[in-house]
Amino acid sequence: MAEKSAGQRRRTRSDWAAAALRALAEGGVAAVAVEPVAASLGATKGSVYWHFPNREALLTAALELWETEHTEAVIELLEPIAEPLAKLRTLFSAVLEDTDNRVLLALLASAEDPVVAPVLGRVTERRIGYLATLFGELGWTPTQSRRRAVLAYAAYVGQAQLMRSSPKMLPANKVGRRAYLDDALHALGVPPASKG
Amino acid sequence: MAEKSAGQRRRTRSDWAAAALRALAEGGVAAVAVEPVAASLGATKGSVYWHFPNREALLTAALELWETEHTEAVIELLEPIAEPLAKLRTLFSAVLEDTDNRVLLALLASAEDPVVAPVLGRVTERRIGYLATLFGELGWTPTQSRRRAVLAYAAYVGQAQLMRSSPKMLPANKVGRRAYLDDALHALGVPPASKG
DNA sequence: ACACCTCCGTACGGTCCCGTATGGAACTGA
DNA sequence: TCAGTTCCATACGGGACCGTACGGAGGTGT
Repeated sequence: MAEKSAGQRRRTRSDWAAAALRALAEGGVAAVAVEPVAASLGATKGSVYWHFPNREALLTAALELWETEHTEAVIELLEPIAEPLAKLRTLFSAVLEDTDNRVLLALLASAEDPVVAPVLGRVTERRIGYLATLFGELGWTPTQSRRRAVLAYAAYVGQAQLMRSSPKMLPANKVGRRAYLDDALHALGVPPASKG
Repeated sequence: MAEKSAGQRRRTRSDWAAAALRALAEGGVAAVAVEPVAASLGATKGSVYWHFPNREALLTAALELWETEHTEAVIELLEPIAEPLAKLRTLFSAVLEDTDNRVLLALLASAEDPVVAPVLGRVTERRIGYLATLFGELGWTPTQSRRRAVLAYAAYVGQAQLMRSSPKMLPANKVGRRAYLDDALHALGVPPASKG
């Protein structure tokens, strides 16, 4: 067995960005600290400070990585789906199932951070804009679509928070989640999917 | 002019709890640190450590203060209103106007913190429960009321997040907020208020 | 084999915070 | 007024992290 994370000889900038993103997901922005991240790769600060001028640059690299690979992931997930209605359904069900929100929650927790703020702003804007186009394809006026999109994304974000802080408030089993999802989509003006 | 925050001679435990809560609102859980809070009252650590055994106790005191005075505030705000519909409207409009969410956002940002978690859990549970009763009074079944309450609170929380991270996404003027609020309430199954 | 550049470990000083120890000021009551 | 209690400032040691300095090991080309 070749050594993987430990004992590795040389690391690239991408390795550090990935490690920083991992730390971000697990411990929040504060966990993206030079020494702990270095230790997570079995290295020391000397290595980090060769690839990055300072801690902020390391954090920025992690955020860039997340922003790009995450938008790609969403596109790849929804692109093959034709119906905007099915897209919305898939999108919303992801919140109830997925655990990917870790990074998003970490960023929301540090929304004031000057390094985080612009990234969070761009992602939020992009997502709401995308939701608005979906609602537009469903026949809503631009103004209505916009409002629905903001409301839907607010519910999305709040949902992610509740999953972490008060999971007991949410439906536990699959049937309950399905019913909750149907109800939420219906409330937002999206009729339930025809069974089949 | 009598000295107020500076030059004060003796502080009580309540003074420290209030100062800690202030720090929590302004800088998050991390800002509830012994030395900075002491400095905010023109004192030193020595005083803090006389009233509290450690930092955690100071944070707990701040959270207790918030939990009690905040639930009182909500009760005082909604108690005089008779109609459950008007209560909901008042409740939701508070998010779009108020800036009180600072503490809530700080707590959500540190939801994993073992000191924060139980407080956040209790408050969340209480609020959703209260929302559910309101929806119940509007004629929804218990199951539907529960789902609507969770959805409404998720939207509430997400809304608070958006106000901080992406205020540009939300309606800026009063008219826009009113329209957005109407739309949101309507989506949740609450008909718009009759004008007058 | 040699110099060279890339990458990294170690050591150091600095900041901010926690928590403890201790002496002394400020108030209290008799 | 004076002893006792309450409250607080100062000083100290420890830990986590940042950033810098520097030397040395690892690869690379010739």
